[in-house]
Amino acid sequence: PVAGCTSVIGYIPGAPPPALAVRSSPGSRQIQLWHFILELLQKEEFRHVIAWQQGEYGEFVIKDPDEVARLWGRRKCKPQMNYDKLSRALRYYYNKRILHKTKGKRFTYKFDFSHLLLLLWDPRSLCRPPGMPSQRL
DNA sequence: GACGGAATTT
DNA sequence: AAATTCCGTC
Repeated sequence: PVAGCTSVIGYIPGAPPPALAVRSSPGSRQIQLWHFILELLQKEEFRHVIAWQQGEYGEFVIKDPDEVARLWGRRKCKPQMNYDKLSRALRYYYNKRILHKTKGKRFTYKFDFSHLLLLLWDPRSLCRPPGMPSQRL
């Protein structure tokens, strides 16, 4: 809960682990891919398309890459979206330490929640002078 | 499939 | 800045 932050992450009590809820603040800019991924992961209706992997915390499997790409393309109004392009966007998250690949496991990635939470709850934002923008994801 | 450079788009 | 598009390489 950082003032001026675009994203809000919260723990869902009682939900099966790993449980994280993300929503975008109203009037915020365009949805980001990792928001969208977490959004799908949250909803039971997409369990057959994308789902958390039991065992490794934050690890998820894209069970239907074509469908995830189609849903992402629909959200962004990019009808030409496919898994090749979507996965390139996911690969850009490696350097940002938002995601990394689970090597050897097909269509399997893992959220770096420890780093993500540090980015979102940046302590610097708590002692930020007025007018100075917070770090945005 | 997975990776990452490069040019381009929004 | 965060993808999107395209593509050569392994």
